Amino acid sequence: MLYDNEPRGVYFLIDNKSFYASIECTTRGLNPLKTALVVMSDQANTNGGLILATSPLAKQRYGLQANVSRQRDLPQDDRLLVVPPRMTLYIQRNLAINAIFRRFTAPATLWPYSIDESILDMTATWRLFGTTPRAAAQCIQRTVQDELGLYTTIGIGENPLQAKLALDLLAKHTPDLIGSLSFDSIPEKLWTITTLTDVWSIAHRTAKRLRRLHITSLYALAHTDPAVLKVEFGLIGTQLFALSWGIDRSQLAVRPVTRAPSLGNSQVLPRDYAEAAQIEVVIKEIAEQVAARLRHHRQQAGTLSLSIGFSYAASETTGRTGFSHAMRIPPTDQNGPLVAAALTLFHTHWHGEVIRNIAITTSHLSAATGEQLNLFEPVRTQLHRTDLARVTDEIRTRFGFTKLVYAKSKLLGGTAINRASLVGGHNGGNAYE
DNA sequence: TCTGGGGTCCTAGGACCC
DNA sequence: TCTGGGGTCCTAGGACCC
Repeated sequence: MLYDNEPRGVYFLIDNKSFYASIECTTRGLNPLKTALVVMSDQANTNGGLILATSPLAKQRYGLQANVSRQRDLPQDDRLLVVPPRMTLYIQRNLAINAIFRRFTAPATLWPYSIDESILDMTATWRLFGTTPRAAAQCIQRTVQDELGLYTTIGIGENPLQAKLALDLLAKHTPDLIGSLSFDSIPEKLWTITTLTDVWSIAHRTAKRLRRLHITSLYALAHTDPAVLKVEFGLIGTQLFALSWGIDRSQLAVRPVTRAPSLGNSQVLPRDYAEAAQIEVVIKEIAEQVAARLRHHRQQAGTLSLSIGFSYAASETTGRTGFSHAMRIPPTDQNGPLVAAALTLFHTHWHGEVIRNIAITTSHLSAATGEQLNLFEPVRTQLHRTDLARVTDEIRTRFGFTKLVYAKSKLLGGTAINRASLVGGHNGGNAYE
């Protein structure tokens, strides 16, 4: 029949409910489900606070939805705990959770997907932990809760895509925080979805283009001629069609190769910048930060890209939101050439616009050769902690090196010091701060 | 949504090569 | 040199994810 040739297995997509907020609760001896708490990043350029996470009770009691992201939207209430982020702690907890997951499936079939999500291929092992996949999922939930005090949400599917859709669309609305999707239940559970942007891989722009084709539900998507989708969306159209039928042929043990790895840093400036000299200072700082991270990872960059975002006013005046240009450079991890390349691009393409955003990204990365070895980096330590390193590498591969990097201490000068301890743009919660 | 930050992937069009 | 064809590589821009 229709799905006869599709691979079928038992996959879990596990995410941590209100991850950052829950960790902040547990470290305070509070129950994550019974505490109203938000994690708020308050750096100089967040204009008075960016909400990173909200506990379930805080959402419920104060009507805070996912789109509440600013401090100014928060109610003034002493019962609402507002705490700064500790990114380093969250990364440690992520590693601990994945260590638990490895008791339930083999390392090769565990794929850390983000700071708070992992995919497990449970096909070969679920029977060891319950009479049904759902019972096995509950076993994992209990283990994580007993050992770390955290609540997990689990999507179950016959392939990774179904597990992800089950998590996002179903699990979060069930009492036991488990949702499942199978080929059989696609019509009932998936095709009835009409809020397209709820679906993984469909955001505002894609939903709008689908609407133009009069596609306003997953049912309609599944019953559109794939050739039409192909013409409209290219490869993405084919993927959308497969998604609507719950089809995903990927295998966790066959890791996708990252085609073009990149490493970079960006920042929204705390205010508009109009003067070349001031902009140059920040460009230099960011380029040096990127260089430091390249060295930390023993990588050299063969391309440097500079992106400049204009202020809103300048965007309106010029009709452009900014620009982005790249140049090839001899592979390097040194401050000097990277700063020089960034400044060259800036002077070539900047014509006096007032700006608000700067990004420097390096690509065409290659392994730095032997003489670049940093004496202060314990290479052997990583080799010996293979299990930990494995997960670490996976997260880096998937999300970028930065998720597990603390770019502290070595950076020079000015405002860079303020940002040096940030992890993923937010407070790392490390001792030096 | 008047600006968080770090990533990956896709595509059209141009440069260049044989 | 008034217009070959096929291929690769690169870039800028767009879109999405967490």
